[in-house]
Amino acid sequence: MNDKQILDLAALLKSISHPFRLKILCLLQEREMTVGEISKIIKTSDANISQHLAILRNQQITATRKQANFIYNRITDERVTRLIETMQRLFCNREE
Amino acid sequence: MNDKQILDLAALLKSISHPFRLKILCLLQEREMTVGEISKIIKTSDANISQHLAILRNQQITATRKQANFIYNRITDERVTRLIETMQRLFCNREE
DNA sequence: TAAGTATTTAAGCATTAATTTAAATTCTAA
DNA sequence: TTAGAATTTAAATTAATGCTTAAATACTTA
Repeated sequence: MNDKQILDLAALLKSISHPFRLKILCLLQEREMTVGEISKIIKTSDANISQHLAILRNQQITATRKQANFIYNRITDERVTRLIETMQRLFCNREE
Repeated sequence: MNDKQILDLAALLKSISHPFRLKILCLLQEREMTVGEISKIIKTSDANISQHLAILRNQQITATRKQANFIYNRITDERVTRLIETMQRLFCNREE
């Protein structure tokens, strides 16, 4: 890895290293969700979830889709999905 | 992943999501190194590197070995080595 | 068009993280 | 036993994050 790659990767890791954001990504593995749905599961305010989603969006990890009065969030970077799968395998007691 | 696992994993990711610490881990993939060696490669002070290494040590990612006047740092958590390999594969243009 | 729901944005505050500098340790070898 | 090199620790400063609240937007439907 060259220095640019290190910087980029560190930025990506930073954006997923907050418990709320990591949890959001886990939820979005299953299906797309709105701010309201997420904030009901993770017990915090809509504004807080909206801000965390903005961080993921700025990193191009997620994107939105508007439908009627709702905005659905989904993971757009397939590599992040794979990364989370790997971490689950490595760190969450499913011995490989 | 349950909530405890999310918290633990987020803490681990946080500890490796600083550019210096990620770079240190890349260097330690090759071989064990001292503070002085690392700070010469990553251009910053010994004190700074020492503090970053302390963070990795607190997360049990690395450990030290004393020999004469030197303290050698190495990765002790094999899972972190695998994680970095995976990230390299996924994000650093080695198409899989 | 007005009211209601969903989401975003902005500001302010509190907390945590990172860097710098200097002093303190620890070990070696003269 | 002391001088010197390697590393750590502590304190101070600066920078970055995260949360809360309130106001602003956007969209829908009555």
